[in-house]
Formats: sequence, structure tokens, C-alpha cells
Amino acid sequence: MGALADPLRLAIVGVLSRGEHCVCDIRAELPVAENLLSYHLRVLREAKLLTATRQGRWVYYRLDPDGFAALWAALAAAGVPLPGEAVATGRAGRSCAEGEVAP
Amino acid sequence: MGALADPLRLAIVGVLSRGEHCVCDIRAELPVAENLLSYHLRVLREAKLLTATRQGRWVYYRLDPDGFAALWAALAAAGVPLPGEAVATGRAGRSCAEGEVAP
DNA sequence: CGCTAGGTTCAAGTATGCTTGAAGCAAGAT
DNA sequence: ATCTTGCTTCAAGCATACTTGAACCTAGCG
Repeated sequence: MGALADPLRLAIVGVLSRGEHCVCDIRAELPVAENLLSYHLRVLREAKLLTATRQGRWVYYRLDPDGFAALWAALAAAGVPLPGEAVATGRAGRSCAEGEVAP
Repeated sequence: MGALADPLRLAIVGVLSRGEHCVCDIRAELPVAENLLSYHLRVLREAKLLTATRQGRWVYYRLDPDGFAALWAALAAAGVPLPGEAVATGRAGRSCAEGEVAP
């Protein structure tokens, strides 16, 4: 998680969600320093959300379906209500106020 | 986003995913300073992921379904592949290497 | 080979966010 | 009113992450 917490990285994912792109094309859509883009691409790569392949002089990035699947699985395991899931809003067992404020 | 990027906040959401809890009960499940818990609860509250209601001396927190719905909607709008969605891995139009390395 | 273009990495400064301790506020108990 | 409990807020220290500039590496070209 946290890899999607940066607006630039979210924008990168947005570009790549339309298909594979090389760094120079990403940079054409996102006006940002080459350094910075490389840094954020690395963060996303280390988060397993992106994969990179070199072709000649260019490096092509694409989204990693397995990484996103793992992300959603981890969130689900942590108890985060994913889209389409019901959100529990009822009262759970309480220990600190046991029977003090009976409804 | 980013509100779910902290392990403690993720744990808080996990506890609240089982239903409404007061702060002292959350604290009973997560060994953390009262200050710190209050801080992270505020972050989640300001992210619209939690709602708080005071009842007597206790403050009860619960997940906010609308907030989570808005979060997933925002991610979808940004192009993030949500669970169950296909991930585009094909080639998109390229401008920098137009026709140079024809497959 | 030397040279250039596309990307990456390194080391620095700055900003952001987390953590801690003390003070503050509200509501019930005395 | 005074005290205690449950929780929040404030201010300061510390850690982390972002940003910038320079050096570096690889692939292709002359």
C-alpha cells in the first residue's frame, strides 16, 4: 500500500492503465523531471505494481495484474471493505462499557 | 488515499470492520498510546473513512460506507484497476519510437 | 573507438508525516 | 463545585519520503 498514495504515482498508473508505455511517452503525458519519474517508477516497481522490460534503448512499463490482485487481497485480509462489499456499521461486542448504557 | 497507507490505521479499519467500537475498545485490541490512536482516528475521519458519535462519556467510531465508495470511485476515475477489473497490458500508441522498432 | 540519447542511481536538501509528552475539554460521579 | 474518566488537541522532536542536481550506465550510431 502507500505506493498509490502519491498523486504522481497515481497519474503514472492512470497512464499505464491504457496500456504499455515507455518512459519517454509517460514523460510526454506527465510534465515531470526524468529523475523524479524514474524514482516513482521504481517505487511502483518495488511495490510489484509495475513491470519493466527493456527493448533496445527504451524501457517499457506496464501494470502488473498479479501485484494489484495481491494488493486487494491484502486489503481484504486486513478487513478493508472493497468495492461491492458490505460495510459493517452495527455494534460489535463492547468490553469497556459492558451493560452500562443498555439501549 | 494515503489514509490506508499506515499499518496502524489499517489495523483500526480492521477492528472497525467488525462493527462499531468506542476508542477504549479499539485501544484494548491495539496496544497503542491514547494520543496516537486519537491522531490516527482523526486522519481517518478527515479522509471520510470513519464517522464518530459521542454517547455519554464514550466516542464510538464506525466505518463510513460513503467514504469507501468515494475512495474506490476516485481510484477507478484515476485509472486504477479495481478488483475484478481487467488490467490492460497491451501496447498503447507510442510517439517517441513511432515505427522504429516495428514488431 | 568516441559520441549521443534514454534511463537509472547517488548524494544532498527540503518537506511531510509519525510519535511523544503535557495541557485541555466534556460528561458523569462524588 | 470538585474530581475522575474518556478522549482530544497542542507543541516539539524525530523519522520518512519527496525533490533536485550531478554522475553513471547501457544501447545504438558515426
